[in-house]
Amino acid sequence: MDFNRSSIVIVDDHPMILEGLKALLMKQDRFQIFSFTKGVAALDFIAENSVDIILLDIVLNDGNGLDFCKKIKQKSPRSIVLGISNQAERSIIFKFLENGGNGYILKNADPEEIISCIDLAKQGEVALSREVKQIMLKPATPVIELPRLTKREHQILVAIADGRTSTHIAEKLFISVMTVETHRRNLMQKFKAKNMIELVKIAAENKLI
Amino acid sequence: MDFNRSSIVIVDDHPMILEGLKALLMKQDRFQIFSFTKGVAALDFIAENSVDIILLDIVLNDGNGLDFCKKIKQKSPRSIVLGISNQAERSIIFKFLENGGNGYILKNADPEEIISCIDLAKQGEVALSREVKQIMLKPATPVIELPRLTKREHQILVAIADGRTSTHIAEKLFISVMTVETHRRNLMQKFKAKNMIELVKIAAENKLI
DNA sequence: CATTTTCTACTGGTTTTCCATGATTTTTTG
DNA sequence: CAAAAAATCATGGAAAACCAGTAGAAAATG
Repeated sequence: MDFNRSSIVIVDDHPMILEGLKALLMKQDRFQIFSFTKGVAALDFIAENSVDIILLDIVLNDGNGLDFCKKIKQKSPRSIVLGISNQAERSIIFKFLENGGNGYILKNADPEEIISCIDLAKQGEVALSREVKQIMLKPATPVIELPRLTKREHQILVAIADGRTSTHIAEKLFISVMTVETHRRNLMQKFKAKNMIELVKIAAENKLI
Repeated sequence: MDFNRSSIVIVDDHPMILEGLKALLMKQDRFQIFSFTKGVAALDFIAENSVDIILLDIVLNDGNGLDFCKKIKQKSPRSIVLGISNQAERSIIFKFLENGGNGYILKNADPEEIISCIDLAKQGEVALSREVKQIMLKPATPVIELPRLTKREHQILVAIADGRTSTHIAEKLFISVMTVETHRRNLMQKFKAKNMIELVKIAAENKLI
């Protein structure tokens, strides 16, 4: 292993991106690069050969980067792990850092950004690409805590979302219309929705139905 | 322009992928490559310099590849346009081909696949990467033809989905309640929905709101 | 500028949802 | 088995949605 240059492991199952990253970093001539398309293969390599930096794709077909990051950090806590992904989701970024990631870069980042992130990380800082920073700062996540639905509630919600009326649902389920309406109201309260329409929108967006 | 080698234009706003593609194709030593991160810049270039093949990213920040493809084909119908994207959505693939695209490649394709697609396309065939073919064959997608909404209809639909009543919407938009209700009815007819709840579900699932 | 599309508005109904609150029975679970 | 959670039913009234058909004004488009 070359001690003048930083050793970098790239893990990405998109050959195109792998090539791109390699090409970008090669230009610098200060990195020694090892690339992998499989997470497990990279993990094995890292276990045997200590490397300085690991660029880890979040979406891998043999597992996900979040878990890999955790495993890498368990085996060699000193190595620096940077997440690389198209995934611009806040929650994923945080989860990655929570799992010990030293930084996160979006795939649309500029070459300079990527290099500077690597350098930052090497200096022991948290390295985030510009857009990632933006995402992290964004409107204090208006995450609506999704309420838990009971079986019956879910069943009724699905029927309502299919356009059925309370009367119809009551008949189908052999219960009183009143009961269905009670469920409706409970659902609305749980979701803090103004009416069933808004509720169904939220539910649909969150794939609850 | 070099006549021994095929000229290729790559349009992609991800520098990493641009580099990757370039690196991959360079290896072949039979392509002359021009790359762009902006769709319009590429369009200008193509208008002035006829090229053999255009590799076009579908998601671009200054427009979308679908439209660019159509424009390119209008200006120079003989040039070969291949879509390149992460987007694995059936509908988008078809729309791209409908717009004159000569092929479609997913970004996770292997280098050989990419090269062979380019060669195929040059021979006048429709070039699809393995995974794209799979997607196209897939379970005759139970696609519900989504109706086109007018601006006003969309605006009102969004408001309704947010739980607003017709009265409220009418006030906000300075129109009569009757008008809002007419839009409601038109919307329901267009979607063939039993009521607004069902409609909002469909709209939400299809990211129309 | 003529045609098509969209936006607007109306009448007069019927049906359905939504509200506030309370209460009993059934099921789940520690 | 006891406590908690879920499912059931009820009253009665106000608000909103839905139905069907018509039609003029405004805007977009070829």
